[in-house]
Amino acid sequence: MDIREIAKRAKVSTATASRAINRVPTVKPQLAKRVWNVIEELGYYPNTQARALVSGRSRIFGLIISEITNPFFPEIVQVFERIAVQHQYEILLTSTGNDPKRVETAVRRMIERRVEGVAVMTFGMEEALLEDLKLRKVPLVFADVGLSGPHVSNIRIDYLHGIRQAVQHLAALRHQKIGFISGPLRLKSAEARRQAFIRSMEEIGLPVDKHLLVEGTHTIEGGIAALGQLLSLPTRPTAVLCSNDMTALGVMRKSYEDGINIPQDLSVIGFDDIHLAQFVLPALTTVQMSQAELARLAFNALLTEVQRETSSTTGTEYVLTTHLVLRESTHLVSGNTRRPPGRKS
Amino acid sequence: MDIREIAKRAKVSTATASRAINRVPTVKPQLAKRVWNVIEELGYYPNTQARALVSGRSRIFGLIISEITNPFFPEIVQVFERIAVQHQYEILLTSTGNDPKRVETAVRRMIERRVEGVAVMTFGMEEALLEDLKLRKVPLVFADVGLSGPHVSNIRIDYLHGIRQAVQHLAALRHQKIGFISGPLRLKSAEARRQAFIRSMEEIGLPVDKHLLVEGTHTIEGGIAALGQLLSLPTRPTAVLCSNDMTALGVMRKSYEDGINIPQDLSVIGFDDIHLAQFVLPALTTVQMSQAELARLAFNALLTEVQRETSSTTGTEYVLTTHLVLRESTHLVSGNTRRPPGRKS
DNA sequence: TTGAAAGCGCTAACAC
DNA sequence: GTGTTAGCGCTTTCAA
Repeated sequence: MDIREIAKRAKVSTATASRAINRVPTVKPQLAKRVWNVIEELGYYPNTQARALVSGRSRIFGLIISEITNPFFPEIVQVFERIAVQHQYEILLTSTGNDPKRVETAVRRMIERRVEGVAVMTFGMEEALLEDLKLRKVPLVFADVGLSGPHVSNIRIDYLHGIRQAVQHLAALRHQKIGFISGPLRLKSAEARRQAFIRSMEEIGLPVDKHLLVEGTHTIEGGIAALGQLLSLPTRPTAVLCSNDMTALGVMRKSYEDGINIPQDLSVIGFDDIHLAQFVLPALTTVQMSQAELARLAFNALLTEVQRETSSTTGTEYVLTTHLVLRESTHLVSGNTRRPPGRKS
Repeated sequence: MDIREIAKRAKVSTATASRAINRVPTVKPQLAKRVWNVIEELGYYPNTQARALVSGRSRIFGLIISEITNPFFPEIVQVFERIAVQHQYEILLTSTGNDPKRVETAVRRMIERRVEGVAVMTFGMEEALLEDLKLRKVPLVFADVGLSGPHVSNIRIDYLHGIRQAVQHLAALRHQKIGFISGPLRLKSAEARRQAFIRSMEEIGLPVDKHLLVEGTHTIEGGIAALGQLLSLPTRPTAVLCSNDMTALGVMRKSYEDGINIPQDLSVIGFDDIHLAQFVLPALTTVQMSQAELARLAFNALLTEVQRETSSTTGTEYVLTTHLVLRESTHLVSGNTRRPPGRKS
């Protein structure tokens, strides 16, 4: 069953059938009605591949994320997908697991499917692998600054804002020995968060002890290992700031195993504010980076670029800010059992 | 740049170019080589829409899941996607949020894109909405029994096995008043788990108190609310079995808020065994239903159906079993502080 | 073994 | 307003 069949039964030309289907206003309502009736009757659905082929528009956006099993990303996927569907777009999703090989494969798949744009939510990893897309003038949007040039947008993330709040919160609770568990440092975002931490410490005159800066993997397992390192130090930190929430969960787990109470013995702050953060025990104080907002910005960046008439000289820059969300995982520096002020519940 | 361009530059016909690209063995190696050289040189990628149009095969599978923000599903998506890519398939993903409207939309999108098969991982929700796909003879595979008929496979899940183990484990720890927090009962899977619980209790002569059977939502929030109900009862349960791990996390959270210690005051068992389960505090004893295995079975069911020469009379039935994984969230019934036996770690 | 050409289902330019 | 028709990029007969 194809559009010719519809046209024949509605006693119109295929052109008119096509126009009716696409709601071109010049079609006489009466004819359009006839076409739609036949469509209903036969349960006809236009073939998207044929449409894409002739129109040169696939109505597919690529979405590249780091790791779908990290709860940070599903929320992005969900919002992105929802908006996409509203705009009659489909998503070609790839979870790379930070594996360059999978990025390469993804790029090939996306070019083959002729995606109209790609959102790159890998937070500063191997952007060079995407040159092939850029060459083909496929609109691109990066979380946390990737490539630049025409058709390439960037969502700059203001890490400093939230991390500064976190550090100052800990300082207010009299913490001096504050550890930082970064993500894998080859991620630009991980490095940027680390720098924001260092700068925030220096701003308020707190010493930054190199030994308290350890590298994690943005996973629970990495958090466990990293806290292990920190605990083996001659002078343990009294508070730990983590580069993402999964790391913080690892820290909480390791603390539990070692009989360290959070927050009494150790204050912990995460980063991301995944949905789960409010439900762990104790609820995790963390720096929020809105997944929904990020997804929205990314989608709109792509849509804007696709709809742009004049070829853009250079991509747009968007900004997403971060801020501290107080919960239960921080406390006045050890020994004092009073509840700290400013807690939300 | 298209296949004609390639053919021209390689000084062959488009037919030969096409054959070379598709590695048809009858092409003289010399010519094939020439074609591939040109392809390399120009960075040519075949247009999938055109291929799909002419071959009638989209190389897309649909994947319908309940809720991507429930950690159970990302693992399915990950494994499914990985296998799909290995077979040159793409995924058209929909997270329905258990909203029938979104299922309808998804079905339309999938038909329009001419998916070659659909894996339905919504665990017994609104299968009727998929009739349209069945009518079109699109191969279907259901987790936990959906429709039946030609081209329709089902992955039956042996809930009883794991749930019986869970109940017997609790009974061995002297629990008698065991609560059960189900999922939303319009899900067939939720109802099936509930029945498995009831049967397991009856098998060993334990009374099933209707008041201890409460309905949740398969979310943390639902677990919190459900435990709230259970705690308001005149006789509280000493153990709670949950229909999924998210519910169990809610139970743990609510217990924490109310000063109830897990497992000393209350034993908790989950269902699913999401990756996170081993890292919560205490680590969650749960019934495992392998997400990776489920994804594999589903993909293979679809692939088998697509590759089948003879039109199948009726779909295949697969079975996925479940079993208990012991961790830290259960304990001898209250008062006794000895560690229960049989614990792993 | 290779090439010419038809045609997958649709849209859009052009003619009426 | 509506119809005729070319052609999107590819695969696949069929003929050579």
